Amino acid sequence: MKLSVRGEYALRAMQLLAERYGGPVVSIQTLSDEQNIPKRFLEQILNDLKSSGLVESRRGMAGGYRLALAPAEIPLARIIRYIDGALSPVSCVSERFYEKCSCPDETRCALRSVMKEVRDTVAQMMEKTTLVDLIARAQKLRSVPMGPMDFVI
Amino acid sequence: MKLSVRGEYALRAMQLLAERYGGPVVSIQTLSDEQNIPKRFLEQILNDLKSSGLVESRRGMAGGYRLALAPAEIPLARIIRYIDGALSPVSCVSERFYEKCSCPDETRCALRSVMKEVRDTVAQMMEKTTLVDLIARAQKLRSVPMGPMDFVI
DNA sequence: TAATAAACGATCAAATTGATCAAGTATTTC
DNA sequence: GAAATACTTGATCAATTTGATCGTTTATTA
Repeated sequence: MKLSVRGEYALRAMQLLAERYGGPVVSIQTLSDEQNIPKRFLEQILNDLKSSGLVESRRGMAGGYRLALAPAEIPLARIIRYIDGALSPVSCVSERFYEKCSCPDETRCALRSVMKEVRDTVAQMMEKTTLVDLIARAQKLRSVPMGPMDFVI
Repeated sequence: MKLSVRGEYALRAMQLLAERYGGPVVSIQTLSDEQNIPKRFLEQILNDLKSSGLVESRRGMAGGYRLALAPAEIPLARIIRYIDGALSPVSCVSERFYEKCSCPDETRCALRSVMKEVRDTVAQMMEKTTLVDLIARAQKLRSVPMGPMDFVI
């Protein structure tokens, strides 16, 4: 039921790019440093994200990456689907990555019907959460943890 | 976000064992045939399930496996957790399989907070669905597809 | 009692995928 | 043209999935 490490890194990189949206491009080095992601691996992932049209890059000195779309237009589902594939726990309930299951009768598989509900729920959550929502959450998290005690000492 | 093949097979085998609950033990051969699961692989999986206390076995001729607990007492979550591990999309939000994430500040990670909600939702669904529910669903699925036309020639 | 069907246990192997590293090439800015 | 950076390709290492072999143990049945 887990995201691949690749997918997790992609989400974290995109989250950072979303925070810097509007500013200058962010280098792999910076992304790698700030998010603790192995640089070489991140390189590949960003390349994939570029092919998907979610980010664009600039070469040479002061080069780097930035979002190709506004954060509000990028739901988490889109990133995950591109990097990791299906959101479904089993591929026989996937809408976009459907594969026939080896079970005897898919149409009457009880397990399948449960998994379909899980898929739909997860897909809906990932679809409605965009990078903008992440930014908003991050802001809240920055203020809340210490609470009103922020100003003590 | 997918279950491993191992986990999927485990669920399907358990589903069949639940349907036969109360009857005689079911052999690996039967399970393998009826559910289209590679026999050798299934052998390993059933072994794991046995160590977990979810199934028990009987040796010798007419030997096989059966549930060690009533179907109502076995939620899908328990099977998945034992075979596949965490239900969470990322391990830094897992309750039972927690692992520290490589991100700079877990407590203020927006992605984490989203993933936590996904985890909680999925966990709740898998926790409340037991093998009895699968049986009930299977019954519905057996009757519904054809509908009231069942008796037409 | 002997034959048989099954679980159990231990490996090995091959194919695939996932995660990572290494090294060189191309492009832009200074 | 030097330096910093993205880009490309290929190598490596580990885990997963599946298949194969071989033997041991247990219980039924003829």
